[in-house]
Amino acid sequence: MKKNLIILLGPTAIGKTDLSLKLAEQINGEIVSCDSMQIYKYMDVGSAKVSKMEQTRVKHHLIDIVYPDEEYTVADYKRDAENIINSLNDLGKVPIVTGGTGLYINSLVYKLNFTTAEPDYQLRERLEKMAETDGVDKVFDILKSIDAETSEKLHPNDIKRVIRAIEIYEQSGITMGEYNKNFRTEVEDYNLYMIGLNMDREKLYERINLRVDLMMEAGLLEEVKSLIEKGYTKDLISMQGIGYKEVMDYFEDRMTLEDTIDLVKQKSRNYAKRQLTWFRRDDRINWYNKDEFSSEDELLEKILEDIRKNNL
RNA sequence: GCCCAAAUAGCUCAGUCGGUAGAGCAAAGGACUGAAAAUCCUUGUGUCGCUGGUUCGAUUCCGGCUUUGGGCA
Repeated sequence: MKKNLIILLGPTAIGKTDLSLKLAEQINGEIVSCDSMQIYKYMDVGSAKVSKMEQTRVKHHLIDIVYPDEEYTVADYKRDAENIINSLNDLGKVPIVTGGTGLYINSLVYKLNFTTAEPDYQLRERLEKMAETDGVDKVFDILKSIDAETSEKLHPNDIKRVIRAIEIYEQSGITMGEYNKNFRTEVEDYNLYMIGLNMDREKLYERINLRVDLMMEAGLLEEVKSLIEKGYTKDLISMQGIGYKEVMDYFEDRMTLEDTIDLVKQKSRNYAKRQLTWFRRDDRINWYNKDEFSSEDELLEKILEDIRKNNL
């Protein structure tokens, strides 16, 4: 028998958290977070993490699982999330994967293979240095010589992917094309229902701007300050999160507070747009436009009805 | 009230020795397999303030008006 899996996705600030709590309470579910920033401890305000209070209403997974200086990759996420999805099904609970990190979602709903080519940070550093001193074309030429097919799909400036393609070949002896041959093969293990939330772009942007203001009130500056005091530095992956790197620049006197806030808003809007571009590709997603519902409860009712139709 | 300067894309500005215009940023669209809130690609956006004049032709030259900024009173 197939396992049940609900995925609730959408751009940042659309209201996934609120809906996920109500949905979980209605269908005996637990929430599996799908967010590359909420995995970090101490990063609560800037990542818009569910509060401790909300977590007592519904059990949450994959939140606060690593320290900000620890490595955590998609491969880790796939492994951890699948374990949780399986055990929830065994307990008769419905896993509700909730979040906006597209790559993490894809790791669950497409047959992605993360078994053979581990990251090689020394290689990455060496190639990054080469790109800096000799130019990106130099690195791109290496890729061309070992994997011409992949090089045609990548732009020389997309240095992270160019380096990763070289890394895959160095680690596994196979090319990225071969490695990714199941790129868009859909998984069949689940009785799957994908919920996508959307709304008028202008309104979404207003919500994003408002949320950034609320984050400031909730103490984003203090949160970043305490991260700095704990010794976490700007070069960490966790500190590349929107809101964190900008506030760190502010503390280094590179920007006024007003400009910092505006920039955080803008980066968040840009992010929301990228998320929508990503999600548009998956035609399994059932889209719900929040503008078409007069209340959150009406939206919830409709979703519950659709879920029942799909035998979940 | 007088004198000077400015007015061009959503914003900041460049430019046309007279042939209806372009940069950066913003925005929109796209890509995405072990950093993904990361990284990268593509593309426009115009009554050139309004109004007369000169001219084959004015956003460009001349006059008037309006608004904004600065100076003098």
